[in-house]
Amino acid sequence: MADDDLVFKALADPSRRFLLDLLFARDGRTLTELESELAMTRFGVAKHLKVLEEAGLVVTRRSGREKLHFLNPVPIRQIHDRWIDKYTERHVTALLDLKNALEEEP
Amino acid sequence: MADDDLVFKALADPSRRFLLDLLFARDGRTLTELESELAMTRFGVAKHLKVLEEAGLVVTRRSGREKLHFLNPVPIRQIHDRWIDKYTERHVTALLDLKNALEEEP
DNA sequence: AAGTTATGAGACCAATAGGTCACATGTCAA
DNA sequence: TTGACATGTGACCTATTGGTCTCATAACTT
Repeated sequence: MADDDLVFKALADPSRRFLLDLLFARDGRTLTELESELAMTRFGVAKHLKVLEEAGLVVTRRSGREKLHFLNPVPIRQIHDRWIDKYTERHVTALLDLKNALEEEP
Repeated sequence: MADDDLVFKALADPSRRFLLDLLFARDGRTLTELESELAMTRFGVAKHLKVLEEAGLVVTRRSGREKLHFLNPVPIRQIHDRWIDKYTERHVTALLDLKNALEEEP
């Protein structure tokens, strides 16, 4: 399977995106720790983490019998750069900054 | 279906990503024009464009019997901002700029 | 060494998605 | 107004995917 296909397929599932959210909030967690946050069996979570790892969205490091999971932002940035050039980026960020400002302070 | 789910599901298919690539290169094309670039029937392409439009990745404008398609970068930027904070963004862009420079000039 | 803890591999089933086709509507041009 | 052009709808089949379970390996603790 193509490299980018693995990334987009991995992002297509809400449980996997939630796992990325958890790792974005705090890195270096184990499977058991992440499992406790999902309404799913350990096997399901392990399967999702494997998909994320094979896509390069999550990188891991073993520490004894534990496996620590870290978020890798590179593939996300590459998605961005594929369809947003430097010129458009200025407009879009300005637009979204304005939107966020309006939503926070009505 | 949740808003972000529509976006990620839409991006999960390679044909739809190719359609976004085509629109990124040149906006405002019709279904018939896009169809000629894909090895697929018109119905397949129309279905994909509908998915992209419902996700907000493509916006359309009617002109007589034709329907013109445009790329909308906002959802893409929102994916970026979900998992890359301002601090990390500096590191990742620097890294990818370096990578691109090395690949272009060996 | 023995028990407990952390993770891994593969079979299996139900639900979903990609692609094609038959059929249909609306628009332009002569 | 008649024919060609551009797009839309819903049924249908097949392949893929999410989730659970059984079985199994490896590492820490006492």
